[in-house]
Amino acid sequence: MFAVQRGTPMATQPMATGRPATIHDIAALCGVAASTVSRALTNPERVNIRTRERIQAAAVELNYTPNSQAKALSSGKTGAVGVLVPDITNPFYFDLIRGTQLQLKAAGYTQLLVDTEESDEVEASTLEQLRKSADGVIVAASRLNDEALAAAAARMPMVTVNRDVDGVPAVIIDTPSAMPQALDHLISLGHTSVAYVSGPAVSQSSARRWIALSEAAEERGVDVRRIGPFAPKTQSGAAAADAAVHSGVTACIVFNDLIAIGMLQRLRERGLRVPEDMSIVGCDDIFGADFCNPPLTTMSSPIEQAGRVAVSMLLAQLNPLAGGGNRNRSVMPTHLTVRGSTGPVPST
Amino acid sequence: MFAVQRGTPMATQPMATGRPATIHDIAALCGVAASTVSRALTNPERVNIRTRERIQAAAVELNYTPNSQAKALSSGKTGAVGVLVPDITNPFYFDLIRGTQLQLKAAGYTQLLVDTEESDEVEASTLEQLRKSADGVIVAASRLNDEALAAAAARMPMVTVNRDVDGVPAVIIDTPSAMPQALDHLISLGHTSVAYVSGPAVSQSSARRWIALSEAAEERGVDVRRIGPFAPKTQSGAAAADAAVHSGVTACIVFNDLIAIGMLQRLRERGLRVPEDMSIVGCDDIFGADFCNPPLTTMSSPIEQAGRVAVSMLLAQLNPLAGGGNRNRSVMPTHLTVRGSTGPVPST
DNA sequence: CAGCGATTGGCAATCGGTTGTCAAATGCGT
DNA sequence: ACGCATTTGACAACCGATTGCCAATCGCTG
Repeated sequence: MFAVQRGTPMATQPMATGRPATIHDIAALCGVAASTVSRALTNPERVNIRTRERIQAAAVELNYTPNSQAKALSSGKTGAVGVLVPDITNPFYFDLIRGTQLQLKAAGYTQLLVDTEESDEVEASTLEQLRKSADGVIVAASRLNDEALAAAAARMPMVTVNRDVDGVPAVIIDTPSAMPQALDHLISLGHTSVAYVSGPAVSQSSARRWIALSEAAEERGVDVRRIGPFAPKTQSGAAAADAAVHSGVTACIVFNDLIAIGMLQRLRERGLRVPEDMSIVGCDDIFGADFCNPPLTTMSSPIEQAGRVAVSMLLAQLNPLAGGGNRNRSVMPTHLTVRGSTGPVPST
Repeated sequence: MFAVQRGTPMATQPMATGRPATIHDIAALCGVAASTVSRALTNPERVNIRTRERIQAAAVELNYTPNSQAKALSSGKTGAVGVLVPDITNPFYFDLIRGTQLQLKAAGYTQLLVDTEESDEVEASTLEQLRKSADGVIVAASRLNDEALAAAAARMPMVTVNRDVDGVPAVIIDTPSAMPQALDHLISLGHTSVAYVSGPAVSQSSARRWIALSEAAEERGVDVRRIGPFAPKTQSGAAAADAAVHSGVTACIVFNDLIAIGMLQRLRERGLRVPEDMSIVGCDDIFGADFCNPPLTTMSSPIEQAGRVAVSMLLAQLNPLAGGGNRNRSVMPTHLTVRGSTGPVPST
């Protein structure tokens, strides 16, 4: 009598069966119960090694992949992590997304990417929805107020990026600490009248940058005024540039590179030269900052790394077993990268 | 005796209960069976209007959201769509991703974004995994061969972007058709010796662009040679620029803007002026093409729109009910955008 | 008022796993 | 060789929703 042949050409090249294999198929093939199959695959040491190996071989043979939905239902773990960004077209988040994507995939998680469209309502409802369909979330530049964010974090594992709220683990890209550096750079070029071009009013990042800058300015006795707010888009750069010119400053430190690049374009349109007539310092060092015209002096941030760290911190929350210090706050260093958009103060 | 009070302050501001509400909670609150609740919410006309309204009110009150995992398990539909891109850091895909994200969200679907790292193996295994966890996939610039792609498409609803395989619905960004335009533009500037800087060898887009260009060149009696292949990254631009200079051409049509921008940088480093010494035409019109130095002449593509169309085509597959023509091929028009990187041929 | 049909509610099976519980089988020591 | 302890397989409940099927109810008509 012929036993079921294993390792035949057909078996080594399992054709696309109509329906993906389940543990029941494996169980039938091995003559054991489905639960045994489940155990053998998830808790191998609790099953006889010979049975286990038979089951594992059968799983390979049938090209078995666990159904993540079913797994999620019974185990309560979805194997997915939500990543919320305010604006998916902002290049800043590209790098962040890549960082999270890489690290999540390495850990066997799926990334659920959501663009919250700069809206706190979309953000809140997404968070609520994700509560069931994801094991945790990474929230970049949240537009939620502190209470709402803390409340959401209490309901599901969360790591924020660039948002500091008590009790919520966070990755902070420490651009503020580079502000004095940027200011000193401008001072060393002779500038004494500087503007801070601020970002969205609800952006905590923008607020923190302004505070750091104005403190540094006070210490050094330099005049720094604040203009804005401006939306973090290149299109906003036109208005920002006009406002900066009108304010009479000789240099600007800009909330982010997107606005800064927009300013560069506008200043050029208006026949003003950068840096001869106006120096510009951006923030973030996004894609494009190195090849715009002129190349942008900016605060370089390890954005992709920040994404990776955020994932690590989230995974540490999800699997507390991995011994040791669950940091709940991680500060990423930044530094000034001087390129062509800053120069000596106009001699006029 | 007091009935359960509805509409009390507590009810209008449902506090975060430990566990999200299920249909059973609603059923208990309304004194009906869980299945009735299910029907009332998914198939309202099959339930008494009074009961239905009670149930709907209770659902609102309990802040009920259906558990997507459970829904997926029993209905077989996950409400998720996978989006596969070869390289998430390529700005080209940003726009595509934004397009898919917007359209998917509008249709109530969740986007599963995966970076396949330019690897056919990662792509294949992701596709297999997605078979169970997504209702369909959108595959951009697939690295799979035609058979593998067709086989995968046979197993689950799929739409490709920039990849034409028999039987697989596709959105094609018709950059090739703009190639003659680009060439005529260069010819009108006096160029007679042009190079095509090609992309990855496995890229069908690059191959199609080259074919269109060489045909147009032949018709016009212009010399067009091909150099490359180069990886679609700005870093590759240096080698591409050197190769172009060495080949002695006066103008380049480049596989994509990323490489083109890298070439711009390299040429500048080498002291060559664009467009005075060399004209450059890119493809795609990605973020950055308008503000690099000089601004890049390029073939503008409706990338975000392509993403939206891809989603529409996929949804049409998923819900065939919506009457009418299921196009299985959609061609997006492109056009030449002339900026500063092209100019008259050197007078030498 | 009875009988009929149409409507509506509820039970239970099902999706594909996980996991607690129990019984069977094995191994060990004495 | 016996008894106890331990290992290991099988059964069944459960996660949260969907859905086929049957029963109960309703309203209408004759």
